[in-house]
Amino acid sequence: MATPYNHRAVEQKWRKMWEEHPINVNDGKKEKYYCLDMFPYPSGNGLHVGHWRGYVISDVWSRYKLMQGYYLIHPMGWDAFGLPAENYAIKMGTHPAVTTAENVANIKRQINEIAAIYDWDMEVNTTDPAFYKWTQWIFVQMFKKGLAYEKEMPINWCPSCKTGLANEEVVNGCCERCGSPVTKKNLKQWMLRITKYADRLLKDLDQLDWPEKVKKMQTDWIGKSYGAELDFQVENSDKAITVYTTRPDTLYGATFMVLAPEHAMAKELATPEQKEAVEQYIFNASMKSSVDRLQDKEKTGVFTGTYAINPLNGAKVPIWLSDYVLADYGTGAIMCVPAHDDRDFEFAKKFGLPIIQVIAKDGKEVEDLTEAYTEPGIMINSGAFNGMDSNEAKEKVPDMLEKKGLGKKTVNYKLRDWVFSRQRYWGEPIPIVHCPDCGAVPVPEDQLPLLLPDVESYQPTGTGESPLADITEWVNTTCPCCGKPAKRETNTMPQWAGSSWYFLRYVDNKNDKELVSREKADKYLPVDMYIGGVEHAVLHLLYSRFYTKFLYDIGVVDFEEPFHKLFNQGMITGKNGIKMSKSKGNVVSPDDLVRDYGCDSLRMYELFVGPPELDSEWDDRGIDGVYRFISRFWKMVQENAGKDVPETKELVKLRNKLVYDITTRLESFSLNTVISGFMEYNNKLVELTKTTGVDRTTLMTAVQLLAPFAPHIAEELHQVLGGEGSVFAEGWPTYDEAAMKDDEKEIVCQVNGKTRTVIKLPADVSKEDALAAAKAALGSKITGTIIKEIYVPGRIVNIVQK
RNA sequence: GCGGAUGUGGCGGAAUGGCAGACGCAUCAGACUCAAAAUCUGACGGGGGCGACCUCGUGAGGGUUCAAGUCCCUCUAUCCGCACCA
Repeated sequence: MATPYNHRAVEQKWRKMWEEHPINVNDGKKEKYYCLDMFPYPSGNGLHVGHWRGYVISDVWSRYKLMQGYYLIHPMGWDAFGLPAENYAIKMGTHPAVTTAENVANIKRQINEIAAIYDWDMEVNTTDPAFYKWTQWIFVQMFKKGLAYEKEMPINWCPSCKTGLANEEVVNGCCERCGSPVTKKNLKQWMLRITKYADRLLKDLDQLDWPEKVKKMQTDWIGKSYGAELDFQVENSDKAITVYTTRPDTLYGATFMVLAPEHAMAKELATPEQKEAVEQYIFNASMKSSVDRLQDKEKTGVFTGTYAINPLNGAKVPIWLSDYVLADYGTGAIMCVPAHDDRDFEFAKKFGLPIIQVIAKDGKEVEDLTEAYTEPGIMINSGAFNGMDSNEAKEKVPDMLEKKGLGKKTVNYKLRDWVFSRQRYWGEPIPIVHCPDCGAVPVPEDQLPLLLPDVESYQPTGTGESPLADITEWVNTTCPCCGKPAKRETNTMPQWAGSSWYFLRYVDNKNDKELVSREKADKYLPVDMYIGGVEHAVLHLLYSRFYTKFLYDIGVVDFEEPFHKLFNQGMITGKNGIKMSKSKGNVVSPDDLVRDYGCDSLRMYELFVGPPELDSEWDDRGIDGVYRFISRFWKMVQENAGKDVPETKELVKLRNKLVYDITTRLESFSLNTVISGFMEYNNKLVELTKTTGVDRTTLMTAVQLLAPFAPHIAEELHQVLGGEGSVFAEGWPTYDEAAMKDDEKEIVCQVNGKTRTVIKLPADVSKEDALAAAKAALGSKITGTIIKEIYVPGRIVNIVQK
């Protein structure tokens, strides 16, 4: 008599077994497969069922790869520096080092509940000095190559987090972490020259097996555009203003130009009469937050009183200032062609500036344009260019100006250099010493890691200085270059610093000589499959690509892209699609579900809730269905186990179909239908148990297929069936297409596309016989003259009648 | 404004152009039970018919096709991303 399924006993037994006999063993002969999870930051809230899903998906995929015979690399670590950890510590009134350690311990316990086969020998923690030694080392290398540089400029500033932010960390004008509106602050910052890699970051997207959505987001973020820089001489001056435009073909239509209020020449262009208004405008613009600037779509501006000369036709155009022109894109100045640009049109209408059409709309000039015409077309009102296609003029105009030294073709990117300094405590100290004589000098590599000093007060100061600035005994040092007194850099690195390269370190995490040995890097890297949420599409994933390309350039690794394939799992939400959060009170903890239903059931239910790439609403009740399936499968195997049922043709067919269905669904990442597939086949096997029974090979195969999804019960049933060792050593079952073939097929018989009956015919029936059989079966249902007969072998007969 | 995704029973969802609603949840009925739970069996989109059956039905409207949830066009709703980048 079969014992009923007891998840607690089964799961405890196998956890212990796996601890004693690990199932992932590198025999050196196997090909590697690196399956990576986006490592978590150890927040105080612990994991909810949504976090579980990502880890379950990656574990299922990892175990599948393991069974296929790969040597699996499946590590886990902690992204423990940065704002979330520090803000939590401040809230709790405890040192971030303490809370971080506690949170790591708690989340590690929760992750262990998943029974994922992480190799904890590979564990990394970004706050470990042995790890951040190399985070600092990379910075020093970038400094040496001129990729890390200091610059004083107005940067994005979060008044709540009291730190500067990178462009990527500002979402709709608000702080990506806390949601506060971002302001500007003039600060001397360390910057990383990611723009130098813009073209490679763009081009290499082609070779990645990533969701198109993410590639598109990165493409847009890099924002490459082709255009020209043109020089407008300032009237009565020897100075010129360079503008950037993507439409040099419309140059004859330029009736005014606009500079960003922050433009270096903005103040000096003001005539005495306009001086007050100009300075007022510049001041007002400087007070606007990013949110205001985004929301105030109504154009504002001020005339400087000064004119510039159109380099092509010598026309005099007024120079205006307006905050719709961005200071840090292009040259911070534009030529305005109101007839062919929506924004310029709006500005011209508001301030009564002339509008000259230079590209024909519908082949002609339009009286009184009511909106800008932004399409290409035939040039008009453009002197020698009249009649030319505007796309051709796009090339010709800058070429012509280049000969006169007044312009050139150029490309521009939306991507900005990466603001890398944070005025916060909980991060890697930037390993730089400021010497009055030698300038910025990197900390010598043999003195790395530069340890983050312990402090009493780690709260952000809000002054633009890091809390480290108060520790005089740490700040005051000597110059590594000349030995004279010098001061340490007090800013820290952003959270992204560690996460930009952590995946390289896992495979050689104890190496104190190198970031990663070249031998291990060549053997185990890069990542084959990366699984995580889509929220990092332009943050972590762009930064990591940049770091990897840099490390390639300096010979640390031999590949340019870190993540070959990327999978973004959808979010698990609460009722009505509301994001799970503590404040909403809709967080579902996996802990109780594991206790009541077991790890195997929760793992399968996490996949069963819906397609893995889409968001899914969590509903606790559904887990009963998965639990019932597991119990029925358990019972079915137990009932057949001792019977020694002989193998029949039907059983062989069923087994091969099962392997085929599960494998193809798994390969296409349709994990929810893998689970429903198991249920479907189990229903069939339960039926067979009542009659012929199920043979041992089929049972064994089903158990093996189930193993990546429900590893505990699979191990137990594998043992029940007399299997030796671990089920994971059995390999992934294969199927034989020939054995799957049906002798008989169900043929749907339709009249005029409507199903009237279904008949069974031999699989190899001829078209004539099939049609004859169908017509006989349809009989009196065919009432008119037959005008067409369709036969799709093995599927359908359709009789078309008048 | 631009770009992307999604829209199928009471619910989650399934369907290489070929029987729409697999699988599961919930619900209802029955069996077992003193009873309940668990388990098992059956029903379960709408309308019609005593009935084998007929008919409508995949956000809306057109189209292609012998055949459309699926392909094409035009809308619409929801969600996400970007958003004055010249």
